[in-house]
Amino acid sequence: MIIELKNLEKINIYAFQNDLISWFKQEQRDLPWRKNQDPYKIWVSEIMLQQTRVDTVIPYFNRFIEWFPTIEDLAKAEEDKVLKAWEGLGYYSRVRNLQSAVQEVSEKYNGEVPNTPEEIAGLKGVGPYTAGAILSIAYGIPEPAVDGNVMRVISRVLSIWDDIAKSSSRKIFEKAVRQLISHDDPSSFNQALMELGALICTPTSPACLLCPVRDHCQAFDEGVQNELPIKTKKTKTRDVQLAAAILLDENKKVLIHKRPSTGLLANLWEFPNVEIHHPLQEDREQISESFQSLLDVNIKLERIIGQIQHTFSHLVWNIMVYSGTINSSFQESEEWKLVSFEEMKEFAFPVSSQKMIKLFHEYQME
DNA sequence: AAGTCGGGGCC
DNA sequence: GGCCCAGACTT
Repeated sequence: MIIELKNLEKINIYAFQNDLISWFKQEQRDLPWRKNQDPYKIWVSEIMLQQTRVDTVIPYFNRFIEWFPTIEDLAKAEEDKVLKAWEGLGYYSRVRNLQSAVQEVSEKYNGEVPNTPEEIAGLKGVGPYTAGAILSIAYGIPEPAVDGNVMRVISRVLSIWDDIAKSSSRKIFEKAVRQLISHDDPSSFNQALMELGALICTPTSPACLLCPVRDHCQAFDEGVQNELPIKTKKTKTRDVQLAAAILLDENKKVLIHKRPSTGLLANLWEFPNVEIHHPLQEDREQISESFQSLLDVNIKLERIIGQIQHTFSHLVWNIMVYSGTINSSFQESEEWKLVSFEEMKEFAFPVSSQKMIKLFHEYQME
């Protein structure tokens, strides 16, 4: 906490703000959430952008706003449709929290996104970054919005050597931004820091020769811009073996299952699957029995149609994919349904399931 | 403080 | 293959 305060004194704050904001106004990308300052749209964009690249978000954002143009539209929507709008984007709890928070805004705040740090940070899924982003961008309130870009940029500008992977580090950067932020235009200031991080002050090989704040940058001055930020690597993934089955009844309907409301891929749909704890010891007979214990009608595994590997942040699924049949006397429920391939398009599936659908269609071509 | 939670793009 | 990305939440 001492070092960066000392380095802050080396900065001409007004010149820094001016150089940064002027550059931003010239060079900023034309993004769909920058067309106005609707707090709801800013909010949606910030949730989507968490751990997700701008280019990935753009089409999702446009469709989401088409489907749910206002807070009230999202508040009253079916959760299945909300998840469908998020299908393929990942971190699905983001959108379930968003809908929950939007419902709270509808009921508790008369449909108006609150504009105080305490109220907005109390909303589900709105952490320190998102709170600051909405307050500054939608309401022009000078609050820091410290994301990965901002930590990288500020660590270089102020030559801060704390490990940005540690959760305690964020406070250091928030404190620095509070000193640096423009009170005339907090929105442009915060967005400019992030835009600079995305376009110029990139993780590897930053484009310092094009940087509008190079003259203020202590890392550049010291020649250590490629050493910063300090970020320790995270733990590696673990492997999980699964067997999954695409089971068709006599009417060519497929059995699908809704995942539990908590944990990985919560409330998304999937094909029935079981974990294989001892891959070398379990034969097809045992796997078949494992499937059978999920259901109370006879199923039959016909053959293996392929194998899929799917990587998450913290684990890897290795899935042996079977095709098979199920008796159509099967009793459907809230979490087990028989659907046609056409009807299946209305349900939200994780990408791993979409890979299996593709596999199945390829197998049918043969 | 460390784990959980997705998926894709880039090197 | 590993790293990163406009992070938040749980334990």
